[in-house]
Order: sequence, then structure tokens, then C-alpha cells
Amino acid sequence: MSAAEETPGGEDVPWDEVTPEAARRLLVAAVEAFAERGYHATTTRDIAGRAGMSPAALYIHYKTKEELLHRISRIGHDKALEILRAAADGDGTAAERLADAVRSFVRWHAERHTTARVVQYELDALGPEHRAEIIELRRESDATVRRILEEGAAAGEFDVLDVSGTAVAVLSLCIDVSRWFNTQGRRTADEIGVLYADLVLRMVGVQK
Amino acid sequence: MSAAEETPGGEDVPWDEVTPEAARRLLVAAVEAFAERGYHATTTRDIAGRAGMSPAALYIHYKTKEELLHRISRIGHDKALEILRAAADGDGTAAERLADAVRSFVRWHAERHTTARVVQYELDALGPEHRAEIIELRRESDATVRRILEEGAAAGEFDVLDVSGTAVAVLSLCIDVSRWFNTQGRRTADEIGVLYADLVLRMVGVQK
DNA sequence: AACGAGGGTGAGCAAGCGCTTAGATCCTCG
DNA sequence: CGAGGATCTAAGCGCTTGCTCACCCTCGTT
Repeated sequence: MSAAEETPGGEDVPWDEVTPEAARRLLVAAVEAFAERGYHATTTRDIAGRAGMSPAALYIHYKTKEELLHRISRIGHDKALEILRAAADGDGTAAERLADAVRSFVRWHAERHTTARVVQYELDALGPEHRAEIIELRRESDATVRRILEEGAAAGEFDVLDVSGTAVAVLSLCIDVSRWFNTQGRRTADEIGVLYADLVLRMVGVQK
Repeated sequence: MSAAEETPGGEDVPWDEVTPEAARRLLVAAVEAFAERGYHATTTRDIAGRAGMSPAALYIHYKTKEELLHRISRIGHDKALEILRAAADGDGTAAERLADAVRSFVRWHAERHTTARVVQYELDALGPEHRAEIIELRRESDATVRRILEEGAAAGEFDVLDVSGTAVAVLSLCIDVSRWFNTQGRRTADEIGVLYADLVLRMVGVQK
């Protein structure tokens, strides 16, 4: 049993932590529908239909439609935070780690823009406790980026006037990729990652 | 009759192009509701209630709920484009005009983040023709920023590898302010505008 | 062969949705 | 003053929504 399955294309299969298979199919269908039309415009019938099941089948695996959104949001935020932390905890100078963080974070938001859109823009549709839980994860993402900036500033690598303001700007720039990215566009996810890493290094005063 | 009314606080009153007064009240109520809960989660009863009117009153001034959203989106995009063009067509070096554009564009997205949120994130809720109309306005915003970058690059003021990619990044950075900005936050709209103008100048290789 | 458990379905309920209609009330102007 | 259009309301229509319920089918175990 492989820990991370692979498609013929080499892309790793997400959501493989969701079992049984019917629950995963429903969740994938929900991600697509939420990304296309938004949480509130998506009906449970639409989700079930995309998964090839009857409307009632949804409620065998999920208590409510909101629970589905929460599962998606939680897994997505965990993944996003994991990406940032892997870069922040890596080897190399602060500049290298910052570039790595931006490159991989942007790539995720572009490649998986369907998921990212739901994760980043449907926060308000969650119930109060679920929303609070997710907001805490976002705070940790913010702290991770801030940490790299602080280390780079302390080491004299970066020239930053406002560390926390710059951290917000960096994250904001990356997140918004999921709003406008389009698979038919001119640029690939990789190209945007490279471009953005360069722009962010410039923001912190690093010359190439 | 003043062309632009003023509140005691000195803030200019938007939506004064919307008449009669009842139609404006409904529209302002809709902006608040759409920003808080999203277009699809907002009911026509909620909008009418906030405006202190009965549900049916909405349909005297607007044919559908979608027409309300379109009016909001159209006026907001016109205003955003006007801000960008005023800066782009101003005097001064390309660097000064770029800084001015970012400063005022960010300030608008922060100060009027309620409106901006609806304008920027509810595009998909519009019908096909209305959406196409708005997308055209966005293209013009993009072209305006790109123009400043091209002029700065041609004049040797800027060091930009990828003009259109950088233009997207600059706009994206500014727009996303409306997602996270909060009136109770640490920073004022002005402060963020100044910070972001600095970050953007760094992106295009201008030293302070 | 009989069983129990769990995933699945068709039908449908109560509530809430966008929007309409009939009629009351207000304002404007001859 | 009194006609007539504009504005607003109470009531409610037809439909869709999230979700439930009674039942069925499949399958490993005894």
C-alpha cells in the first residue's frame, strides 16, 4: 500500500485520507461544485448528482452540508500550513526558504485552485466553532511566514520596515492566485511560482 | 446642490448617483448584506428589512435581486477604474504614478471594504451578460496598471522582467486587501496604502 | 438457509426562497 | 379640491431547499 497514490500523469492524489470511497467521491464532487458556484449556491442534490448518487446518500457519510465544507476546509488548511512549514523549516538562507515557501505555496494555489478557492473564500459559510478552528490555522500560517521574515531581518539578509505587514502582503499575494488562476491561461503554475518568488524577494530587499 | 455630499465625519457619501432615496437605501442595505453573508446567502427579505421596507418594495426599484448586484458591481468597478486612471494619467515620474495608484487603490479597498468585497468576490453570481460587461472593466483596470509599468520600464525607471505578470500581481495584492481588512485592525487604510506602495515600488526595482 | 449490519434509494416533509398581485396610501399638479 | 400616477404593504403562489424516513439490496458469518 503506497502512502501517496499516483495518477498516470504523476500528480499526487489528494483526499486519499477520506474513506470510504463513496465519502471521498461526495467530497470531491462538493469541492468542484463549491468552487464553481459557491457554497450557498450549491445544492445537496447537485453534489450527490455529481458523485452519481441519490440526494439521501450524502447524509449517510456527512451529518450536514456544512460538515462537508468543514472537512474540505480543514484538510486544505492543514495541507497549506504543511507546505509553508516545510519551507520554513528547510535548510538554506532565509532568502532561499522564503523563495521556497512562496514558490510551493503559489504552486499549490494554482494547481489546486479549485480546492484553494473553497478553502480560502468560503470561510464565512462555516458555523462559528468550525470557523474559529480554521482561523487558528490561518494564524499559524501567518506566524510561519513572519518567522522567516524575522530571521532574515535579524541575519541582515532582508531589509524590511514592517515585518508583520509584509507577512500579510506575502500571504495575501499568494492566496489571491486561486481567485484568478485559470488552467487555460498563458502561464503554468510553476511559472507563476517562480515569478512570485522573485517579486517577494524584491519586496524584502534581496537583489538577484 | 453639492455634487459630492459630505457626512459630519468628512467622509464622502458614495451611491449618491442612485436615486430615488428608497432605491439607494435598498442598495446600501444590499451591499452590507452581500458583504456579510454573500449574495446567495442573502434573502430579499433581509435586504428589504435592513432598509426598513417590506419585501415587495424591492421590486418597485429593481427587477430582480441580480439586477441589484449588477448595479453595485457596475458602480464599484467604475469607481475603481476611475481611481486607477486618475493616478495613471497624473503628473510625475512613472514611479510616482505607480505609488499613487497603489496608495489610492488600496485605500479604497480598505476604507470601502464592504463594497469592495461584493464588487470583487461576487462576480460569479452575475448573469452571463452582466458578468461579461464587468470582466471588460477589469481588463481595462489591468491595462491601466500595465501601462504605468511599461512606461516606467521604457524610461529606464523600473527593472521588470515580466510586465503583465507583475501587473496582475500588483492588482491582486491590492484587491485582496478587501478580503482581510478589518476596521478594528491595527492598521488604518492610509497606513496600508503607504506600506503597499513601498512594497510595489520594490517589486519593480525602485530604491527609496 | 438464515441473519444482521451497513450502504444505498424513492418519496416526501417543513421551511424558506424569489417574486407577484390587489389594494391602500401618498404626493403632485391642474 | 380631486384626479392620477408613483410608492409601499399584506398576503401569498409556486418552487426549491436541506434533510428524513421507511424500505431494499448486498455480503460476510454462522
